[in-house]
This record gives sequence, C-alpha cells and structure tokens, in this order.
Amino acid sequence: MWGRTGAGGNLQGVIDLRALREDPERLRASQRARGEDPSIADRLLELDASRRSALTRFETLRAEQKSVGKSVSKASPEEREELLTKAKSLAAEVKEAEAEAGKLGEELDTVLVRVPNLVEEGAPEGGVDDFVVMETVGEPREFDFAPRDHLELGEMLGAIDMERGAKVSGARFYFLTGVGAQLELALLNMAMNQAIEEGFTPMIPPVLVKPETMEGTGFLGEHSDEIYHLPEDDLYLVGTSEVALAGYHAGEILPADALPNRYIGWSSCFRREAGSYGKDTRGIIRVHQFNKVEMFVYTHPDQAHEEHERLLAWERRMLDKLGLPYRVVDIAGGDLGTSAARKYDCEAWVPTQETYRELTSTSNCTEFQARRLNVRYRDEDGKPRFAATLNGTLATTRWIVAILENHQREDGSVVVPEALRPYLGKEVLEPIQAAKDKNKGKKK
RNA sequence: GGUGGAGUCGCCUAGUGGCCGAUGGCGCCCGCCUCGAAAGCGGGUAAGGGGCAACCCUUCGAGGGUUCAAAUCCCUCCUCCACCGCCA
Repeated sequence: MWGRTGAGGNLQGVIDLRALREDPERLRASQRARGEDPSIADRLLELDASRRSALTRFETLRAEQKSVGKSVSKASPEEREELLTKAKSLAAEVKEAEAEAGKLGEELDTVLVRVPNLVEEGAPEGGVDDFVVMETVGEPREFDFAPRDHLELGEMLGAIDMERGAKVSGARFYFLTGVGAQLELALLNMAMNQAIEEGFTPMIPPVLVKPETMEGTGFLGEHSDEIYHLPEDDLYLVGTSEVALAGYHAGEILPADALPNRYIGWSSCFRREAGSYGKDTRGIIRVHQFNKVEMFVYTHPDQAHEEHERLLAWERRMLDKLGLPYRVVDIAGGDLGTSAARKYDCEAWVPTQETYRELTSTSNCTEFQARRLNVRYRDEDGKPRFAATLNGTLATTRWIVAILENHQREDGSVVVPEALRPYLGKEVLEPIQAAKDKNKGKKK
C-alpha cells in the first residue's frame, strides 16, 4: 500500500532483514528483554533465505521470458512458431515461480509483522511491575480533612455526570458538564499552546482510519481487541491521535531539513477497555472515550533518543505547571507496546487511591512505525532512509481526576492552578450542590 | 447517493499492445563560459529488491484478468475534479 515491493511480496520494512542477517543476536536479545521467543530470529532467517532463492529463480526466468518475448516480434514467420511455443512454456514457468516467491514472501510477512520493535539498550528488564522509578516530583499532599474522590467532587461541582453517560451510551461513558467541560477545554488548550510555543504544528486529525494505517502503527497486533472497528466501512476508531499523525506522512520522503517534524494533535480517543472489566469502574479514570493532546515527532534515528528526553521534559513541564505531585517511571521491556523501543510514563498522585496513576506516556518507536508506514527522509548523501517516530501525552481527560483531587478544599471547592486560570477564567471551582445529594430527580 | 472526466519519475507533460523504465519542459545538482552573476551550452537527476560484480528484477493510483508480450485492452476498488441530489 505504501510502496511496498511487488513480486517478492514482502514488506520493505518492519524490521531490517539485512541487519538481521548480520546480527541476529540483537533481535534475540531484544526478544528476551521482552520475555518473548528469541527463536523467531532464526525462523525469520530461514524464511528469508528461502524467499530470496525463490525470488532469484523467478527473476532469472522473468529475464529470459522478456528477452524471448522481444525476439518474437522480430522473428521471421518460420522462426515465430517455435519461439511462441518456447515463450508460452516460459510464461507458465514464470507464473509458477512468481507464485512461489509470492507465497514465501507472504509467509515471511506474517511472521515479520508480529515481531515487536527492538528494545532500547538501558530499558529495565522484566514485566509490568518491573518499572524503575526515575524520579519523584513534589510531595503527596497531607490532608487535614477526608479528601473526596474526583467523582464526588465532579458531581458537587456539576462537572461530571456518569449516570447520564451510562443512560445514553452505556458503562464507561460520561458527560462533562458545565465547569467540567470548561475545565477540559482549558486544560487541552493550555497543552496545545505550550506545544505551539515550542514550535509544534497543531493538528486536528481524523479519528477514523483505514486498516493499513492502524496496522502500520502497530496497534493491530496483540491489542487489536482494544480497538473499535466499524465493519460496514472497514474503518478503525483511533485510541490516540498518534495513529493518524503517524499515517500523515505515510509513503512520503521528507526533506532532510524538515526534521525534526513536530506535531501536536488534538483528538477524541476511543478504547474498548476489553481486558479491564471491573477495574477503575468509578469515574473517568478509565473510559471508552476521552480527549487527548498528543505530541508526535518524526526525526533522524540518531536523534531519537535525545528527542525522547525532550518529550518527557515537555510532559513534565505541563505537570509542573498544574502543581501535581508525580513520579517518572521507566517501563520494563516486557511491558512495552509492540512499537516502542523505550517508554517513560509520568504518574500523578491520586490522593483517594493513595497511589500514582498514569497521566502521560512517551514512547520512542525508533524506525518501527516508519518502516511499516514507509516514512522516510532524505539523508545528507541524498539517500532515503527510514525516519524515527516518537509520541508523548501532553494532556488528557484523565488529568481532571488529578487536578480535582489534588487541589480540592474541605468544602468541595477546587483551587484552579495558576497556569490554568487564564484559560478557564476562574480561580476557584465552587460546588453547586451539597455532597452526597443523590436526589437529583434524573432517574427514570 | 447519481452522472461524467481524470490519476505517468519533486511539479507539469508525451505516450492506445513489443522500438517504453517510460517523452519533453520546469525545478534541482555538476561542468563550461564570466571578475562575479544572469543568459547560453554540455551532462546528471524516482524508489525498492537480488548479486562480489557486470548486471538483473519489480513498480506508470491499488488489486486482479487477457496476452508469448500491458503505462497502453478488460474487471473491481481507491482518490481527485465537475455537475446533480442530500446535509451539517
């Protein structure tokens, strides 16, 4: 779709087969770091070898067919008959050889698309719980009253309406109402502006994407059951604007001076949350639809690591401005997504849960997505090379949880962080109803 | 949704079955000329794959088909443009 090769049938990229031939141990080591099967490297090498030999056979036959074909038109009537017979049998052979090469290419592809990105050196080993806390910023606030959770506060403020969300759309849907809607707009706008000041190009992308776009970003592998699909139209609802922004330059060769190419995307995000029944069922921590401002960068592979650090710094700046206590964690190999080589999360303190919850996540996808989507840049020597892509969260609906809970006062009002005030036009969010007042007359 | 037209190498463009991986122009790069520049002249200028190499193969929106042979003929799809219908 994005300019992949024809007769051999195989993808151009996904992982670099030439690099694999030279150093298969690199992939084996990465697979071990992820807790996945290292022997896939050897399977790939085998498939690659047989595909290449089939391809060579096809190409040789094809070259012969072409030259015989050309001689047909120049031949004398007597020779013609004989040449045509030869050409016909060659055509059949070519067809057969092409099919064989194509079949082997497809076999290789099906294994290839399953191979996750190579883990960056330095990433912690292990699984979900083996992250490393890099830094803790701020102190969890000491309350001299019993803090209310974000939903109770949201209801008092007239900011969140879960019940009507469920009535209209089902579990894990909600309305942001009144100041809740305003707070979200203010927060996301503040994030957009911060990024724009840093030179990002603001983008409002489509939230429905084609299968190849979703596939290219690496979301259709293990986690395909997380993604909404519209079968009538064969379109996917994005779980993050990263998907559309990664697809934005698919099949293109970017001029070298265009890098780093930074975008800041604003979109609604949709997640089925299929594997999390019963988890985070209260409030807007884990919902099917939310809004997110996402940084997305195309850059030189050599500069990807530094860019990753910058994305993390920009995320932290947002959290700092909002006065939220948080910690930065380095995600372990086994918990990286398919496309990430390295991932840092920022987790904010949620007082009523007495724990840190993920607010941001920034991934260095190196050339993984660019290979699948065929995004290249032109090197100094004029050669096209695969770009690196990175992404990072700058604000989401979930941040409202942390803002409300951390900045609440005993009467249920919430102090608006100073940096947010210009966007919200309020210093304090005042309750419009007493706590625990469930007689709102809204049930059927 | 309906009808008609179109998609060719950065841009524009030639090309109706073999002499076409593909014409010409613009742009860009190199050289000549010039004190320097412009103009002019000459040359170069898609990507991917295989091979130590010579070289070979693939790709003319995508996929399939006809044929010894397809940019060229047929089918399906996608995109764009125009008009009609409908509508935020």
